[in-house]
Amino acid sequence: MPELAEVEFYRRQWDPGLGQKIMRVQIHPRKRIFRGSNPRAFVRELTGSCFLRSFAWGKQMLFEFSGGNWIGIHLGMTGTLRIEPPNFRPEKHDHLVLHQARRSLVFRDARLFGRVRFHRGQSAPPWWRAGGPDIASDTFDRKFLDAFLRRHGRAPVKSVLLLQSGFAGIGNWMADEILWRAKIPPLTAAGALTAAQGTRLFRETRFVASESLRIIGPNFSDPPRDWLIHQKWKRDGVCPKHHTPLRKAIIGGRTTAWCPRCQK
DNA sequence: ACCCCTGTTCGGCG
DNA sequence: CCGCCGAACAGGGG
Repeated sequence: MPELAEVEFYRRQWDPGLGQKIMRVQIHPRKRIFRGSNPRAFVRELTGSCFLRSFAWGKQMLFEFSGGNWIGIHLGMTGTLRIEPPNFRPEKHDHLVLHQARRSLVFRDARLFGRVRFHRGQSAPPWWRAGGPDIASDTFDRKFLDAFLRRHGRAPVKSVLLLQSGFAGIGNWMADEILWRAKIPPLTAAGALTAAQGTRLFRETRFVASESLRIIGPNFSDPPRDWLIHQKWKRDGVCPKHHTPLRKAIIGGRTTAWCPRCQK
């Protein structure tokens, strides 16, 4: 489910708990969601600490607590964050619950493709910001984009849009939205894009990232009706521009929809 | 019952 | 060694 904008939305869900103490922590410690961490030891440290700040970066989130305690969360395909009452009892897929005096902060993930990582230290963990540059930042510029496309020049551009080392936070629906707006066929080799296509890819990547953050981030509002996302999952989806039937194929292992008239 | 899935990682292969 | 691709992970929904 979650890409850049949805991740930002879920990060904000825990905001009501900022500045408040963690009274009790409940986990399902054996779940693979905690792979690579020692959750039981961390729970001892976290209990009694204060929830200080949170950050989002691509599809990654980082939550900072007093005493040098940090939690990194990746939502995978089906992860969500939400608030529940203080005495909330976790259900089957609620793998991490931070109880505060007035509410509980809950992480749920049915499919367990997500990941929760713990870190102790004075600064953010080394794995934080290990991915590509923030698309909104100056580091994500034409030079970076062109070099990245060249480096993965033989792969279909659709597959390259899904690489988090270059397009942090872009997932399947945003990738198709970007390529549709940039008028680029998804099977085009990344190294074979024309200069004009490169220019449009850069512009529309920035546009889709910033617009979806603005629309979805605060309250999960729907993107405008003329965005491709509303058509791409339909069996008989059509191009929002002129109602040409969309084409579908598996590219880079993922369902891809595009308009054969706009994107050629 | 069967097929689908907004993600990442790993092993095989060229 | 690099990079590409398919499979695997696991469960719910159509």
